[in-house]
Amino acid sequence: MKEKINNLTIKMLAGQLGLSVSTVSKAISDSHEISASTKQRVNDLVQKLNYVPNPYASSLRTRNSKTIGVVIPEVADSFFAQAINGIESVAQEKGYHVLIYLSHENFEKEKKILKDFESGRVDGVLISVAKETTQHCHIDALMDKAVPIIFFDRVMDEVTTAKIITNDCESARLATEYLIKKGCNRILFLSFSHTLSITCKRLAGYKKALLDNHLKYADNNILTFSNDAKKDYLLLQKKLKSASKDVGILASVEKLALPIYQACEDLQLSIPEDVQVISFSNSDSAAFLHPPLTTITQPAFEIGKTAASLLVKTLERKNFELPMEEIVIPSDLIIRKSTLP
Amino acid sequence: MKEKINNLTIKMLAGQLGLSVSTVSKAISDSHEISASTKQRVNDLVQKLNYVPNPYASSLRTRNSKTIGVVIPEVADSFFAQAINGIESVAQEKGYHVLIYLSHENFEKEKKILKDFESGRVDGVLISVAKETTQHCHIDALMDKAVPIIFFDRVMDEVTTAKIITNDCESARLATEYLIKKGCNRILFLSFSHTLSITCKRLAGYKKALLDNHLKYADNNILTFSNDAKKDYLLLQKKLKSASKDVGILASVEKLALPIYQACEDLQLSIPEDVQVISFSNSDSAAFLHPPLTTITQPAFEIGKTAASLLVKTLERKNFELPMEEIVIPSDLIIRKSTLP
DNA sequence: TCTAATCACGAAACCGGTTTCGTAAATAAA
DNA sequence: TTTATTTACGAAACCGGTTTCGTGATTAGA
Repeated sequence: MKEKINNLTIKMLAGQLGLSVSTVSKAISDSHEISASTKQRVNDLVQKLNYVPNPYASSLRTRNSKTIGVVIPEVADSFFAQAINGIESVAQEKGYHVLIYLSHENFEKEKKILKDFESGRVDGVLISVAKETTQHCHIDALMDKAVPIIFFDRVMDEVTTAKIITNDCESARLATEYLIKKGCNRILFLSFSHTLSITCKRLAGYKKALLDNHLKYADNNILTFSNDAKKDYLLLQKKLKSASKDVGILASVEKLALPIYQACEDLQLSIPEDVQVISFSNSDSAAFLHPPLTTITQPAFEIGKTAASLLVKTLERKNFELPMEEIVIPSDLIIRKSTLP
Repeated sequence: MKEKINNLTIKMLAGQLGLSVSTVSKAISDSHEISASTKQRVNDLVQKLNYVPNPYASSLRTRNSKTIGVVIPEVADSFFAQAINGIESVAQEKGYHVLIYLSHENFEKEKKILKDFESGRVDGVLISVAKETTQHCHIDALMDKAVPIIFFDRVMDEVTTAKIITNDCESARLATEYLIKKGCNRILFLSFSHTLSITCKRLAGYKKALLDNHLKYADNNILTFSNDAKKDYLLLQKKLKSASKDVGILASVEKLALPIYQACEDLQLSIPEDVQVISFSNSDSAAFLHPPLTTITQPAFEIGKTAASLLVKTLERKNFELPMEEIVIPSDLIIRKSTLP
């Protein structure tokens, strides 16, 4: 391997220019203390020698890293992929760097990640909490160290900080009502967590729609998926088998949609004649499923972008207080053919 | 906002313990110079006070950051999402941090990103180059600074370094041959770049299959998509309209598949009776499209994992030379119903 | 018993920037 | 003309760890 070359430092620049280190430093950061001509000389040499300052030396002294930490449960989900895109767009524009961490829905991993952030590695944090996360001690600890942390999508109500979310409750209510209007008299709600903010709110919306439309809520219409795909699938199949006609399904997250299609195919149930389906989903391919899937599509890119913008704004302004409330960006119900016309 | 608290430093620990800074530092890093009892005392206090060392101070001195930079064209593609997953799995296990950057297929952005890496921000780089990238000066510059850089998926043949790829040529050949065997006498090849390694190799495989099976290669069977989705779509539609029977399509990347379905729907062409389709794709929903899409599925997670493992190995071992050859992990042809039985 | 290692630790330099503070020269104000 | 500012720059401290080197005390070897 090549030798690690003794890197170009500001000291060497100063030597070549016959200036002091401090002058060069100030010239590079365009300080008003430095004359235009000196700045010119310095920048010419910077260009010529292709000088790139060491960010860690700078971070050490200034106590900020121009880096934001992003913690998400997984990346192979259209929502998070698009959210990252939004985050990155802001970061690139504002000169920030993005450290990404996956919690894999695991609380201990999430804790470990946030613990590391206490080191000052990042200036601020954007997080969508893991499924397993029910406590917030790790988040409090980080906030105690004055690291701004913003929730997006999956929030914790108990923590007082900015939250960028979509209208989970309302859009679930709307979707449920849509199914009811289309003739469903029994609607299954597919969840994968009892505790996650998004699934709770979506469930609340579902319940509200039932109530508004004088339908009875029944616990056995709620299917909570585990991590055991096979077991979950069998449970779903069993429910569908036993269901009478006019069944509707509302899937509260993207990954629960495909098993429904699978089960209907295996049971020779037709969508939407036998079973009508709506799913929360940001996948492009929803429109090309068989039949095209009616979805509640979240503004994932916008959510990521808004969260990142707010964080950067907080970091840039000296006395900018994080607004401690929720920003709600609404989702769209996109009607396709998995529901009746 | 909360005051930035004067963080706990190694100096304060030393003060409380009546030890020197160097002793504490060595104790924490489990140096053999320090007695077991002292180590115990130090670590007890570290636990008690919840001390987290400043990574930037450490990086500055040791000249490594335990951070790897990942540069990809986009994230909203199943392949890259899965690859990130693979990369992250290694990083988490080995205690590395992952900085992520999107080139958005743009050469200038990619250059800027790599330029920043010359600062020592990352210990090594994993990159899948942008569509626009045809030169490699930016990569050479980085390698000159002794920053190990590994290509994955989209490589540059002209650069001598490790490359983790799949068998693009062979799997395209296989897919094309499959279409021929199923009766296609005209096969469209959908590309989106003339220069990208993957599209070139896939095109080569396509050509080879034609040759092997005594079919003529024709330039007008190659559709190269631009970024103008509308224009591309019209072009595709036009080709499909003018095509005779027994047409096959090989889409060289995931995102080209859905427009095919759209076009066939709009033209009332039936898949696979009128048009048979195979696409390179890692999307889970391929199996649920209408009809289910026959795909060439790449080992995306494995590619990411392998690339990251190799990089970490290079970084950990003192004199580990990056093996300068290609590691090929084969793709799978998954037969579904967009091709005839 | 005397010398040679070994052990356990501390002082201080160091990594490469940033920032504070001091100062000589130039300019403005009185 | 004298004093007060402003300008343009440099010396040195500083950020918080790591590493080198030196040293007294203890142990091993002869």
